[in-house]
Amino acid sequence: MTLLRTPKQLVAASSRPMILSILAGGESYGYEILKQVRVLSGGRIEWSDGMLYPVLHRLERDGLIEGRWALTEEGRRRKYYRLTRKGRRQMARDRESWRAVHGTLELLWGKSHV
Amino acid sequence: MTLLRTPKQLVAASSRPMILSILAGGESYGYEILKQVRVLSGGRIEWSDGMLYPVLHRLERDGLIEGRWALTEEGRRRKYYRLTRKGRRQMARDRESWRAVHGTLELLWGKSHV
DNA sequence: ACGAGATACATAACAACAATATGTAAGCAA
DNA sequence: TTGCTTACATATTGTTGTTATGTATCTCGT
Repeated sequence: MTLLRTPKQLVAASSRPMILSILAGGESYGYEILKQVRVLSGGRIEWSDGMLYPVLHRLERDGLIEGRWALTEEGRRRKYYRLTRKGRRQMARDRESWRAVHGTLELLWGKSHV
Repeated sequence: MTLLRTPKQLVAASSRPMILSILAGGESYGYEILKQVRVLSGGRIEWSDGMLYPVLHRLERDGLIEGRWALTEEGRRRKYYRLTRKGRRQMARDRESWRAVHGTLELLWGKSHV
């Protein structure tokens, strides 16, 4: 089975709302977020780590998430992120924007395609 | 009432599927597409012309749409675009990708937000 | 006659951001 | 010791929207 490659632009548009929404469900860290996205999408979305980490840094820089370093028992370092209040507000705005666009697209698809 | 500014990335991700879907309903031209997007979105999406025209040129360059020049009775020139077969296939792929991402987001929003 | 606004298209300069490749480092199993 | 997974990081490159600017015509109000 061939994996549907999510268009680059769509990854860019959905990465922030998706990461914020995942963190709204509790703390997580980069590598785990990659796996969560894969599982939640039923394997249809496959993010690269080279894309994710810069996004996380940007979100932290902008104050939407906060990171803290931790060490696992096996000796691995992890950077756990949690959603800030500002991030929660941004998530709500992103959801509104997303739904405005989605509603418009579904309107078109319902008409032209059945 | 303040207009919700659609995030840049979301505009980038939705412009191609939205333009292709509009043209799937019949020929149109730049200026009219701008108005169609505004109306279809209930005024929530407002595209700039400086964004749209380069996108149309790109879509034509890539063979997804075809343009033809026409002159109205009032003497205005218009470039009408129509969907090509290749464009119709791309629209279907874009729809699949979009729905994969949307389904994942709604899953998250349904859980964390109610 | 004149100005404003809508119609209609185009492009240049700038900034944001993902894809790809590459690097570090540790744990674990064959 | 070879290979895979875990875990994070960044430089280079190309794509693409934003903003500003330019051209040109038509219509309406005064």
